[in-house]
Amino acid sequence: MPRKSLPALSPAETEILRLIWQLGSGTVQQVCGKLPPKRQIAYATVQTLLRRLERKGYITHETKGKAHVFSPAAEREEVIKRTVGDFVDRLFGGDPVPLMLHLANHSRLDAEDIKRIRKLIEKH
Amino acid sequence: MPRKSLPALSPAETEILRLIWQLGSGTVQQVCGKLPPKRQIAYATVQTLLRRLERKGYITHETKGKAHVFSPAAEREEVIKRTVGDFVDRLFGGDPVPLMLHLANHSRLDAEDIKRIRKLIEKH
DNA sequence: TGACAGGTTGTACATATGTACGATAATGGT
DNA sequence: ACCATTATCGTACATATGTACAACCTGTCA
Repeated sequence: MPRKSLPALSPAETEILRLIWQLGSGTVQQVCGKLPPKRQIAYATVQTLLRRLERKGYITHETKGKAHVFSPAAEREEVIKRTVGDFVDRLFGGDPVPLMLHLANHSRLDAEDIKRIRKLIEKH
Repeated sequence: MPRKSLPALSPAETEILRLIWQLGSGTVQQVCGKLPPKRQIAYATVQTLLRRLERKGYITHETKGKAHVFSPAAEREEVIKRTVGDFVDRLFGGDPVPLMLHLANHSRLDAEDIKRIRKLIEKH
């Protein structure tokens, strides 16, 4: 059950949560392994972030051997929605269109991407 | 001249900066007036945020009468690009496509929006 | 020219955030 | 049963952030 509105995510927490989503579930080690090369932070730091994410209710863990295996505890879609919504509010006053335009304008999209986006847009 | 990479924006600062962009330039009063109804914060708080934005180099002020009039001091497009880029990195590992899809999927877009977005997409 | 309305400045302060060390505990191999 | 390996836990700590009060200026109007 995704209880109503979890505490806000900090940027660093957001990144770690993304990695957990990507892994499906994983240990501190594994999360460290997924860190972008540009962003190398200490094992202990990742651990702290995971601890905080758990306290905030975004993930849980079970003990497997001597390590903790963390996994999502909140609906990803919901979290994304809230996070993106918040971002759009702050930077664009709640209007998603400028963001769409910005992305369409600055991103390299391949044919496949364009097809999918167009499909979604057509549905409107 | 947009000097290289200004200090990161906090969420609250981002919002205030957006209002300055929107106003073109304005006093603390005017910024307060533009605050979303949902987000009423004290005059003094807005003032502090403006002060911080100025120290960080995002805005400047000139004195007009007894009040300060703040205006942008950094290229908006640049700031947006960096901010969005950062956000996409954190939440989507740098891939803008999922964000596009999310937006296309969850936003109410009118015919005009769709036309513009499609146009930009076609250019790819 | 003096008081008032409205500004700015200095300062404060609780909490969040980013980052990580050191101590301690559990596992698995020998 | 012991030890090396590898985790976790407790804790720390500088800085950022969100929020705002109180004191002090400054045009302006009577």
